[in-house]
Amino acid sequence: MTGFIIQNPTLEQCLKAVKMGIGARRLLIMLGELRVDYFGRGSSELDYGERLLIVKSDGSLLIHRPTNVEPVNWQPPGSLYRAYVKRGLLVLEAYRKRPEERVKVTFRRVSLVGVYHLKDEAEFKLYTAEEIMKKAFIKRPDLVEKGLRVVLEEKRLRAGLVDCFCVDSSNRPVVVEFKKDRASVEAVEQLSRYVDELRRGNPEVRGILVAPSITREALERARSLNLEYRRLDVRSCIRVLESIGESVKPLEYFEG
Amino acid sequence: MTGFIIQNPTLEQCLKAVKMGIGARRLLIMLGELRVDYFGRGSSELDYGERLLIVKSDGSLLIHRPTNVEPVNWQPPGSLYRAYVKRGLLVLEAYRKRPEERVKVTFRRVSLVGVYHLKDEAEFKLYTAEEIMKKAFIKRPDLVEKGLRVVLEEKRLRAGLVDCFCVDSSNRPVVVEFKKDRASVEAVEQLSRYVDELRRGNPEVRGILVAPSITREALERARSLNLEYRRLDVRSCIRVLESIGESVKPLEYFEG
DNA sequence: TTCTCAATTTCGTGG
DNA sequence: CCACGAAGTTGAGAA
Repeated sequence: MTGFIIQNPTLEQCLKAVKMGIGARRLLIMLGELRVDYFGRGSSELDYGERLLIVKSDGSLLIHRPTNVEPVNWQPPGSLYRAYVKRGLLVLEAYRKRPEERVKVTFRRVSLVGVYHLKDEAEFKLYTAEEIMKKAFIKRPDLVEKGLRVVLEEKRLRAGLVDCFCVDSSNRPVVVEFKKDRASVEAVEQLSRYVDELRRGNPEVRGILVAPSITREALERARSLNLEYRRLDVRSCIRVLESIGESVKPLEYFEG
Repeated sequence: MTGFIIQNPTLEQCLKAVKMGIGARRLLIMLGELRVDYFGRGSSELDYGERLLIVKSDGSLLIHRPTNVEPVNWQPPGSLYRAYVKRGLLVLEAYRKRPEERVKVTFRRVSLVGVYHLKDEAEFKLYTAEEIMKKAFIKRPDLVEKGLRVVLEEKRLRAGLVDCFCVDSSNRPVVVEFKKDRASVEAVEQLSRYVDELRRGNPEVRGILVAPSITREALERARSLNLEYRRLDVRSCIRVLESIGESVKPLEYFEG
């Protein structure tokens, strides 16, 4: 990792570092007192305050306040930049075309500016909860219902992509939809759209919503739409997969 | 803004700064070569690479790679921390209960550690595209249909919050729902839930989905549910509001 | 490019 | 604390 950092830089030092850092596609970090104006898909305004600004090597812009995971303002990769000094203020503009959007950052004071070149080639591996549930269900359909048989691991309908298409012990088609969290009315509606489409061809089609829990409203709506609910949580699925020797998480995790 | 920064710190300096920074609810910034393991709602693994780590004063954790707006790993506000040195490696663990989640960061090298106290009291003001559309519609309902009259700017139903409740020139009730982007099947379903609820009391109730465009499937579903669609885009709304002297964006914006 | 859906979504608001 | 819906959602994958 190569780079440099300047504490309490002059405006000129700062402007130079910013232009160099962004131009050379480095990571730019700035701490200072700044305001932000945004206009594009929406429109926002944020008066002066002390914040952290980051420009990444792909042109992403992030402005972080002292709290929250989400940046208060941002600009996606590929944004174009313009930096200048005007009336004693350092201005950084990030521009994006399609959709047309602009973020303008005005610094009243800069406490820190840093430019670094990061090397990061590692591959990010993620297992989502729904993947885990589905994987376990495919191995052991009886987790949801005895006699169930998986026909298709996914099925594309006009209404969307069905999680699992099965038949039950009486040969009735069954659409299975997984939710890792408590199932909401939205989830029931989604399953309903799939089942509706298939019931036009065969009114016998069943729909099962599989989730660790379900809201009262969602259960009511499911009943009125003749859909079913089965309880299943991610933790049980992990146990099942581990018991049959399937890896579901990075090994050697939290040994300490 | 008060704080300090250490370049190429020793492990001990680093550990001390980390504990102090997080303990005192400051902003902690670290640049170094690190790996990340996560387990909770999902599960992820990321081998060593050069990245930026941030812990905010509310306990949020962010780990950023050199590209993308989104952090590769994170932990929400209120997380609890544990830091220690083990076999020459600096480890930082962020823990969250409910849902139970852990992020473990292992540093092989630290190039920079900084601790700062930021003061940021400003209020963030955001105008969303839907707000702009609704505002324009309330001023000029004929943007959607001649003779329409707004009765309630919002109306709470069991099914949710209706954008606008109106009556048409024949005194039929009309539910209006705005979407800033191309309207999807989801949007139609949402409007359908509102209208269904009201049609139980009065089968004459109309539902109009207002959006810049609509998908083929959504339009079909709207027709089959006896709902209507009217084209309206945000840009026209902004023009309308500006023409009647309503502010829709921060003033003095991008004067240069 | 456009569309469709998932996300460790996050975030706010109302009950 | 739970439920629900919006977001400048972002991001990936398929048509």
